[in-house]
Amino acid sequence: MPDRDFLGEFEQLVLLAVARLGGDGYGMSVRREIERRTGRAVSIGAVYATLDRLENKGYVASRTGAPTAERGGRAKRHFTVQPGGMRALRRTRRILTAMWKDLELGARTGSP
Amino acid sequence: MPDRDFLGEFEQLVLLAVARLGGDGYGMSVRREIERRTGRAVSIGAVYATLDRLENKGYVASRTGAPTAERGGRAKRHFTVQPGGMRALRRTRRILTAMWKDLELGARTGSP
DNA sequence: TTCCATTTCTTCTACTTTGTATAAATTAGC
DNA sequence: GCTAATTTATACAAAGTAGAAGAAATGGAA
Repeated sequence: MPDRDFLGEFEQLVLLAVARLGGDGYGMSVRREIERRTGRAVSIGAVYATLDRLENKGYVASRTGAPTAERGGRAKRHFTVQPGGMRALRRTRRILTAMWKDLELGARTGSP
Repeated sequence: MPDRDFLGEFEQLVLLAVARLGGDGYGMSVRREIERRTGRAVSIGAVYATLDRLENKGYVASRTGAPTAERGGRAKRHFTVQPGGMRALRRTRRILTAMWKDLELGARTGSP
């Protein structure tokens, strides 16, 4: 319904990571992906909180997978990006790209 | 000091607008620029709050200009992007661009 | 002229949503 | 029962938002 909204900073990162990971996206893997890409430490709570909020907005969906046969194998909660999430991602990119381009054209860096 | 930080969603928009407006960036013009580019209504309070935060982080600087000779021509508070702000902008763009590219390459949309 | 309505812009206040850290709980193997 | 891999819960800080209030300037009516 609120498909007019912009994405927050971290929401964007999480959504991008889930999209990238395809069917393999779950809390821990999303965290690793973001850390790998941004180089900053990400607390696991931040990831799940954001994932939950994105799910409430209908941007991602989750289902609980079967437990895997490995030590500590608690069932994972897998996430997938929904069409609305993809649209939000593209809209955000479109606007930012346009503004960046604008900036490069104007190119007033203070040193003419 | 916290030059490792990411930019929030609205912070990015505001910074981009200030950069684009060069010497002409002040509260109201920043608001207009963002509305023009994003098509969404922006409350003036949001703009100033964000501008203040960016100034505290050293990403922009402000100075009060001279009043102009026109009706309602009250003195404006002009903002300019600082080097750190430019760096933050570029860093944010770099990371997002890399992630978007990743996504396009991987291109797993759920239908293998 | 002297006010005051009007315009343009900034500041303040109060509140919601996002972002973050850390501890606790759950489930499986060893 | 200890340990590992995950998710949940809790609590708080930071960012985003709306709208009213305040300030400074002009222009025109009285």
